[in-house]
Amino acid sequence: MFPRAPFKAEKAEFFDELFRIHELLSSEDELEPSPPPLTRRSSTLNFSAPKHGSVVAERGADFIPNNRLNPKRKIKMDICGQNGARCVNISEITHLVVDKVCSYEDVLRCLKLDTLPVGCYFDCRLVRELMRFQEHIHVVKEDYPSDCLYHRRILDPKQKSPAPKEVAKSPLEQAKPSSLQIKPQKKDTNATQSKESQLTPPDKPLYETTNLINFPIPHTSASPARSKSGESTYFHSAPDKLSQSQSFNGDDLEKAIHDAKQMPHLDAEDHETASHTSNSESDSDSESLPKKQKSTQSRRSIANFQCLTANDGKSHHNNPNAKAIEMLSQMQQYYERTKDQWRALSYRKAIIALKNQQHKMCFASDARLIPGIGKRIADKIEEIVQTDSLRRLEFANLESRDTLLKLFLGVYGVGIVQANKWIAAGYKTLEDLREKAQLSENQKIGIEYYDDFALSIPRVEVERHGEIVAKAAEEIDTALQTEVMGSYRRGAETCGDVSFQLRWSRVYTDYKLMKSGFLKCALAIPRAHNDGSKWHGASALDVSSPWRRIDFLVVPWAERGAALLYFTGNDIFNRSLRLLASKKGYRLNQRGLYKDAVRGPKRGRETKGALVEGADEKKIFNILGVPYREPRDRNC
DNA sequence: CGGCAGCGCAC
DNA sequence: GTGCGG
DNA sequence: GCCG
Repeated sequence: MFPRAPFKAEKAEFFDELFRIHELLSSEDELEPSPPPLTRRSSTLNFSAPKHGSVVAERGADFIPNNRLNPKRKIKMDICGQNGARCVNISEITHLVVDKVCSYEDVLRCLKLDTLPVGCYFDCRLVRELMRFQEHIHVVKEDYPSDCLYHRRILDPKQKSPAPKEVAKSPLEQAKPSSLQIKPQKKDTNATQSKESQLTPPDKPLYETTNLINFPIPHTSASPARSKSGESTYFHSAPDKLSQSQSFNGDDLEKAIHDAKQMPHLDAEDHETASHTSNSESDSDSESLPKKQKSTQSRRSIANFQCLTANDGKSHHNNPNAKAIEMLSQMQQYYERTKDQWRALSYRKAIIALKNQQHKMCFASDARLIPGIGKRIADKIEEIVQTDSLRRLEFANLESRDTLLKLFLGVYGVGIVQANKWIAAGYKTLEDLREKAQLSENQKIGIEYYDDFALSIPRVEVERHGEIVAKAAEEIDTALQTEVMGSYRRGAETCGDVSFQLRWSRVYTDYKLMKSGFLKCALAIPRAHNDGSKWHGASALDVSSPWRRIDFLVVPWAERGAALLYFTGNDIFNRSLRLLASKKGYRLNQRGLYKDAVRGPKRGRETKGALVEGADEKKIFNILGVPYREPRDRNC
């Protein structure tokens, strides 16, 4: 990456260029420098072969992490570059620049070493090579280069300074002290001063908080280190143990086993190799479900179904991986609106898996053990933890095209295809669309009430909508039942829309509601009566209230259970359940659970199969061998 | 490498 | 049939 | 994106 994108260009250009490269290569590997692949990288940013008068002259350095994902680090690296740093051979390194947030253990883990930290992200061969020079290498904190610039001299890296974490005797202290010589003259102010000032406030006392990194000596193998956010960071000495305690939680296993028992014909690989461990799982949520013991099964074939794992969707607030979850979530949303849905699906699954972890994931090797997290996402998790940012996300955020997509996709009735067409046509704003684009009636409404529909709906207002609908339904037919579905039924405090199930309904029943003024418009109305149909539209409590998206789902009485299941969602939960059903020889849709659905050798099913259950939500769970889940635990 | 759920309505 | 939505 |  350095050779490709040398120190130049301001940030936006920098990322734009990289993004273009990305598009050309269509392979992110080429420009996902973070974390730098363990295998390649024979050279690294180094302060050597100085430009004339460079402050950091004649010194090699390496950053840990060695990338520019963190904007601050990028600036620092740029400054180093402007002051004479260049890519050199690994053996020429003389300084290691380490982020403050990196603990001693971090560095060791990066190095896969148990002794002196001398570098980061090198493969073993390179580390060994580097080790031969270790006595010549100084490990300094990230501020060191800028401090050197600030004082216009090479500071003594051994000068005392507070450790980034706990203060302890650094093994480096015994390293050779070679006090660095000073080259006072250079004044490369033009490019550095402004940036430098934000790195090292001029009024800061000389060098108190900088230079020599002071790592605590690792005592036990699993000594917790504190991250900058104050969360505890656990380092596990035994990855195998990690895989057992973290990649499975009790819920998963019990359900998988339960599942397997009820599903003998699924496959015969539920041989019991159950080893018991004590589960220290702590439900972050108060309203926890009964906890269970867990047993570990050597092999799982169905443990990946997310419908098997309770998730109330609230636990991420104090989740140790909150940062990673948040950023991966943005990646997911990015892919949802741009690239392909499957990539987004993978992110979603990975996020769910991450939410179920009780420990902070610090390294890709840890995260990789979690089912649903593969190499790519594991690397991104490490990148997030190490750099507090995700480079790929910065590409996305800087992409104006993505901004437009976000805008256009917010219009009801507009999807990726239409949005891309409009972008290709050069439309930039909703005004452009209104004036120039050919819009369907629904899209016109979507634009007109763009802001309204973008608002989330407080739960209390959803309740009020529910009361109005229930009252109207009662007036139509006392046997007509209504129930609020969607995220409301899952217990959400705010909802994106209001959706109802109207059961035992004949045709659609909005007459009264429409006449009352409660319903404002129709966006999609049933074409075929008498069977499951949907009514999409908008409603508002009164003239001053925002319009809300409202859906009615008209379901025959006999299908109410399957419909309840389906329209309660969420969609991930549904897809998981449907996938599970199909693996077991069933077919599940909003009308019911069917058995003996013959699926063609290729794709489609060839027979519908016989209806097994449609009226009772819980029975569908039972038949599928899935423990019932309260709606609020279906937030996948 | 292919699969990743399935369906109703608008156009 | 494709696009879109939930 | 991940998984088999």
